[in-house]
Amino acid sequence: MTVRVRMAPSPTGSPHVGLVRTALFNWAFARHHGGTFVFRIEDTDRERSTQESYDAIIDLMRWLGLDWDEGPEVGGPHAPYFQSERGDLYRDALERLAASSYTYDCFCTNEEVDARRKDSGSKVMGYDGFCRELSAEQRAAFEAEGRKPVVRFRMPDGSITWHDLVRGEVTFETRFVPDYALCRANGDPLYTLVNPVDDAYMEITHVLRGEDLLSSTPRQLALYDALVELGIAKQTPEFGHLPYVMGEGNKKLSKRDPEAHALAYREQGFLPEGLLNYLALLGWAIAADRDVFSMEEMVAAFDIADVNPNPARFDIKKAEAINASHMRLLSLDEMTDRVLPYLKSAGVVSDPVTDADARLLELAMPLVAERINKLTESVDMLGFLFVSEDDFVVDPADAEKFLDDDGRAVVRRALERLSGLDEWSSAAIQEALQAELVEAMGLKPRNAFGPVRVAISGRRVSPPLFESMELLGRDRSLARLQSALG
RNA sequence: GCCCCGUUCGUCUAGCGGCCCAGGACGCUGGCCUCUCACGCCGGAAGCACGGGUUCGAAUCCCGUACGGGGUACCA
Repeated sequence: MTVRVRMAPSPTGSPHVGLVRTALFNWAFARHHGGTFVFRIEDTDRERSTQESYDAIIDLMRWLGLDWDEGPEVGGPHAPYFQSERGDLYRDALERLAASSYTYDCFCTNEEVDARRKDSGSKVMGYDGFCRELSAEQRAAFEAEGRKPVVRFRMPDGSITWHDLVRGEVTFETRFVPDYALCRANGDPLYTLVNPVDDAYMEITHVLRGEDLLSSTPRQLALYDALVELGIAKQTPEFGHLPYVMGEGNKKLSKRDPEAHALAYREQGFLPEGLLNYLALLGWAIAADRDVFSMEEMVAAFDIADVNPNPARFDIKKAEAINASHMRLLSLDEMTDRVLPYLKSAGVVSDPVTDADARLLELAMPLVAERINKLTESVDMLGFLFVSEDDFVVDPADAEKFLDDDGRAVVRRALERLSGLDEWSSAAIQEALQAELVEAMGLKPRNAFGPVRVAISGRRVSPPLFESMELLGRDRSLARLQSALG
């Protein structure tokens, strides 16, 4: 059997990291088994679905490199992949279900159902099956009142058990699973119908989804039996329910939480492989003693049975640390390529980048590669090398601390000594400053080089000072020392 | 209320009856390296929710309890 899995987001709002984790596990599962990863858009809710959200999801998936075999923009044998374009399929399924009495029309109002539950003292919420066996007269009476029915699925008696791919055996007694609506009174099909019908037509073999759908699985299993019977589904898929991604305080990471927005991680300078690696760790481990790995390694090792069923708290610190590990894995050329878009959008270099800036960047990259943990950190780290002397500014707080009277005295001595330097190389600069400031003035290294660093880079934190000065060049370095003096 | 799922260091996890007086990672912390910041390296504190079983032996299996989460719609 060929594995076919899918992810089916609703294009509402900004895509959530939980969506990414679900997509990742589905994708890894498909790739591991040499199967097919289907991407479908559940845009049945026309009110809430937006083009912006759809665009963001596509953009996100592309950035992450989670490629799909069938779906929007790539097509496939089960097109269309937008639920809004599949209405005929749902209407047809509804008719066939009704014709075989798998469903019935229900005319009850919520108030009537609640009132009956109160009278009976039942502890089970939801629908009580009142309209299951309506006589022709009763039906006619409801219609005469102008009532329009919803379509309900007739749950079978007994219990429903399945082997959950993540949790093992799960059983529900159907007396706790009321007959449920497949279609609104106005004729709009509901998620309860549309999702299984699409999975059936798309021949989905494994459904890996969030834990929140666990309790709707018995309903889907019962529906699937009917769909198989009617020849709409070839077989019932297997189900696996993935644990939640939680936010602060044991709550499901909500859309309101800034940490929930997947694309924000790109803006923050995360590597896609770093984010993905971290998200994979939420519920899965590649080995007992390792947690940094590539997606290729994940695909090779991924087994849905190994997924941990308990919810995981999203920890931004660890996400950053995992990302940092991936940063270290990049070659200098790769890191330069990755960093460039961030430098451009911050205005550090022009777009397109000039040859001179490209050369400077190539020389500067080795100085910062080991000391940035996110791509955006390159902006603060490298800015001083690229900025014109007119636009160069010293951080006010750092200036106050390092360029006081004592600091300026240090800078003055450095300037005097360096002005007479024959060879402008990091080694020569270091030798000169060491002799002048540390040995002659008797300063501790940090007190000696701190003021010079702030004068040169504008910040207390910078790439290595002497190399930086070499790259900046003699004229600009001396000019910055001069301007620091007042 | 009822149904379902879950419970190993602060956090993410390894563990699927003896290899565990529980291993790794992040974070925290002591130190080394050092021109700042990082990186890197060495060390430390920190956990099997509780109670009963089963077994020669339980973090691992079973049953309760507690706690957390989800569901209970003409939402998805």
